[in-house]
Amino acid sequence: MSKNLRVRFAPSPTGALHIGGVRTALYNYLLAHKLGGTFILRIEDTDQTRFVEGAENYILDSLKWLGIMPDEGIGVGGPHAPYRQSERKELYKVYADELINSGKAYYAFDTSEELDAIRAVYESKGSAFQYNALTRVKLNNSLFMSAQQVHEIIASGTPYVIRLKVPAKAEIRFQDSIRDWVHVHTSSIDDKVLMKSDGMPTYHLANVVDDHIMEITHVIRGEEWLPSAPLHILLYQAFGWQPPQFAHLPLLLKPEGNGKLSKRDADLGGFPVFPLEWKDPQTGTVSKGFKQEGYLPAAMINFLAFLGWNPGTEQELFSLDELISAFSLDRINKAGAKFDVNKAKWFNEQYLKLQDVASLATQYLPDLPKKEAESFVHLFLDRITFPQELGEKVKEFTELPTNYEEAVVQNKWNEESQKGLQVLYDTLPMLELWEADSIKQFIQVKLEEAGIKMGKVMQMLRVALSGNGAGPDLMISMELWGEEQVLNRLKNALETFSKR
RNA sequence: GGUCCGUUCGUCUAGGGGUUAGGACACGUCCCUUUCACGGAUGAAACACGGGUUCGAUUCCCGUACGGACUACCA
Repeated sequence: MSKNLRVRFAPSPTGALHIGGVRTALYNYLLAHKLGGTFILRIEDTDQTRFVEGAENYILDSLKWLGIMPDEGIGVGGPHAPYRQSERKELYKVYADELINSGKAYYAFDTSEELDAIRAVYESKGSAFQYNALTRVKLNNSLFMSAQQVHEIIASGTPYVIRLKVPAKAEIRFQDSIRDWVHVHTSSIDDKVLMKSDGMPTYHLANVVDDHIMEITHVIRGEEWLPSAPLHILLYQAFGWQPPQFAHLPLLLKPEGNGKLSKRDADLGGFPVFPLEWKDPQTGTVSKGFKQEGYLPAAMINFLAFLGWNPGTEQELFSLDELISAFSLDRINKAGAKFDVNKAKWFNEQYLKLQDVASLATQYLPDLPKKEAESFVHLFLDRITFPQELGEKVKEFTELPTNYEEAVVQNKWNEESQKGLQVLYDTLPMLELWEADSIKQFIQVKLEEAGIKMGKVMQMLRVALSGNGAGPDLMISMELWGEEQVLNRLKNALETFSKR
C-alpha cells in the first residue's frame, strides 16, 4: 500500500451513460476516496463509427449531478492529459510497434470480408473460428514474410491490422478482488487485433497502455470484461509491465426474467436506465432520466451502492461520506443483481423526508406564498415518492371536487350525516379562529349539541370537501382551504347529495 | 457450439461446518390515525439438484441443472 491508489472510470461516448456504468463509476469513486487515492475519468473513443455527439458532456453532467466527480481526467485535466483516447492515437502506435519489434505481435492483411467468409464456413460446420496459433499459419499475415516483403506490402498502401501473437500453450491466471483466482488457457484466446486498419487502437491495447501510463493500480469494471482480462494480462506481460489489481463487478440485471438490464426493460417497466434525460442526436428519441423522474442524487447513490455491495451491518441509509468510509472491495458480491424499482423508490422516499421543507417549497411550489407552500409540503411529504408530485397534490387539493367517491357516499350518506353536514354548514361561520385545532374542537362541540355522533359524519365530511374518502388530515386541510372555500365546498356537496 | 463467471425468501442481501438461517423492499394482519399515508408491531416467504468429505453440510470438494457474460478491425 505504499503506492498511491489510482482508479479510473473509462466509458465510451456512444450514447447516454447506462445506470450500470454509473455504479461502476461510483465504486471507483468510493474506493479512491476511501483510500486517499485518485479517481480518473478517461474517455475511450477509439471507435470513431460509434461516436455520439454530446455523450461525453452527458457523462460529465451525470457524474456531476450525482456528486461523484473525478479528481483527474476529462473535465479537470491532470498530468497525463489528454484523457481522450482519440487524442492519444500516436502513442498507441509506438507501443504496437514495440510489440512488433519484439516479436510479440504481427501484421495481418486479411480483410474483414475474408474473415467473415471463413467464420461463415466454420459456423456452418458447427464450430467457431479463432484467429490463433493454429490458424494464423494459414492466414494472410507477416509471420512468414521477410521484413522486406512486409515493408513492401505496407508501403503499397495495403490496409493492415496488428495482432497480438498469443502463445499457444500457456496458462494465464490472475487474482480478481471479487472472484479470486481466475485461470484461462491461452488456447481459448484469439490473436486479438491491437491496431485497426484505420490506425486507431482497439480497446484492449489502448486500455492497457493508458492504464499503465496513467499508473492505474486498480481496474474496477463490469463483469463483461472478465473474459478479456486474461488477454490484458498477456499484454502486460508482453510489455513487461506489472498488471493492476482487477475487480470485475457483477452485472445489473433486468427486473423480470434474466439478462442484462437494457433500455428496453426500463421502458417496459416504466423506469429510467439513464441518470439524466437523453435525447439521441441521431434518432431524436428522448429517454427518461432518473433526475427528471424525481430521484434525488443521494437516493440514487445509496440505492446503487447497495446493488452488489453491502456493509455487513443492518444499516441501509448511507450518505456518500458514510459510503466512502464503509466501502471495501471484498464486500462486493459475485452474482448479478436485479434492478428493483420498488427499492429505488423506497430509498427516494427516505431521502425526500430528509429534505429541507423550505427549499422544497420554493423549488416545487414557487407560485405559492412561502408559508402556504411550506404547509403543503408538510401535508404531503409523507405521501409522495417524488418531489414534483407536490405540485400535482396541491393542484388536486386546491381544485373543487368534480365527483365524489361513490363507495363512501353509498355507505355514509344518510339522514344523520346529512343533518351533521347541514349543522356544520350553518354553524362554521361562527367559528372565530380558523385553525386546525379549534376547527376540530368546534366540530366536536356542534355535533354533540345536535346529538350527532362524530363518527357518523366525518367520513362524509371528507368526501364532501375533497371528493375522496382518503387523504391528509382533514382539519389541517380545512385550515388550508380557508373558511370561505370550505363553506362553498360544503354547499356544493349538500346540493349534489340532496338530489339523490 | 466454445471459454469464463455465477446460484440463500418474489427482489436486494447477511451468515457460514452444529443458527429458531438474520435484515431490507414488496405483500398480508394488527396498532397508531374518527380516513389514507407515515410510523410501530407481526406474519407468510429461501440455502437449485445429486454425489462425496465429515460425528454433522446450506456452508468445503466434484458433478448436474439452470442462468449470465464473452466469443468483431465494438467497447
